[in-house]
Amino acid sequence: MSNCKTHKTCINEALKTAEIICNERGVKLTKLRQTVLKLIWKSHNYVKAYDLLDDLKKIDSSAKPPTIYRSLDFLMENGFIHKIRSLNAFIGCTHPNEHKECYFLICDNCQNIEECCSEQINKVVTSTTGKNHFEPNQVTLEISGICQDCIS
Amino acid sequence: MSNCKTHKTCINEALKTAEIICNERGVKLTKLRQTVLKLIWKSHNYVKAYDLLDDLKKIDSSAKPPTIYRSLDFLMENGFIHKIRSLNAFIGCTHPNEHKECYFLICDNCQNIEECCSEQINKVVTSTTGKNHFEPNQVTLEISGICQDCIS
DNA sequence: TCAATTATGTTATAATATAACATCAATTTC
DNA sequence: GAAATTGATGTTATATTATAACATAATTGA
Ligand SMILES: [Zn+2]
Ligand SMILES: [Zn+2]
Ligand SMILES: [Zn+2]
Ligand SMILES: [Zn+2]
Repeated sequence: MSNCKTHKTCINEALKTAEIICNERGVKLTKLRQTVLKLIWKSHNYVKAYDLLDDLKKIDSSAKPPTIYRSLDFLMENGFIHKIRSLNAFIGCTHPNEHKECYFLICDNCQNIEECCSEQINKVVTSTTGKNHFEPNQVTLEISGICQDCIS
Repeated sequence: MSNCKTHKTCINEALKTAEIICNERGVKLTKLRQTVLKLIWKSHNYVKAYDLLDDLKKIDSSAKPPTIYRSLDFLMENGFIHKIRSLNAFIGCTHPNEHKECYFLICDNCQNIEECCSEQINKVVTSTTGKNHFEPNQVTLEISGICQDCIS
């Protein structure tokens, strides 16, 4: 669970970081993409594409599914957000700069998602895929269960 | 990649195992569920729900989406098949009796999926979730990349 | 036997995602 | 700076994946 005091800071950080990374990479964080990223970061929770679309429509009533999916694709490609496959949902990346193989702890009770990194998990994945002579590209690790706050 | 000689044996094994487990648990592997499991096992590859539905329609033309999804739900609940979340697809479990937290190696090139188990991965997942005071329930670990046969 | 439970049938629709083509804007090339 | 190229967005339509809701049938079990 996130205990941010002024969540506006989280949003601004996310946008600023994305801006910097985009500049480095020579890709464009257009107005639309900024808006979508901002909407995703409206909370620390995951969001569903069509809820996002509804939000976007409040700003630009002409928005349509491709509008949102294209922005989501861009933001994913650049590591600013992640897709949670077990929920068909999207969430802002908490550390786009140093993100490697991360995993997600998804609470079945409060729906909170924690993005974690573990050098250990990285190593084990690498070593076990190595044993299988498999060259990993993308690792999806999602663990659902009950989070700290919901265990009582 | 699977190198079965007589794939009919794989299918029969899967059905027999499911039968035994169902008897143990007092749940019913009905004719329909058997048929769906058989269709899933028509190959060692993953199958998409609607492709499965098309196959089923050849046998029972009145089959509809709920027909297939209910059977899929049953087969998943009982661990006879797995859902591959990154592909929205389904695949037969190669070891429903001893299946624990397994992971899937998905080849981006030949589409083959290998179901693997690793005591090591289990341990790491347990230990890292433990550090987060998170009680895991379901672990989804899917690794896409290039398999042994496709690395050249 | 009849009530409860479980499985299947059936219709409709919800939810998620992409294809295809048009237009517009920014960048590069000449 | 006009023309060409590329990248982004607009727009329409449709594909794909999945479930809700209610009806009927089959099974169980008291
Ligand atoms: Zn915050
Ligand atoms: Zn991340
Ligand atoms: Zn086989
Ligand atoms: Zn399995």
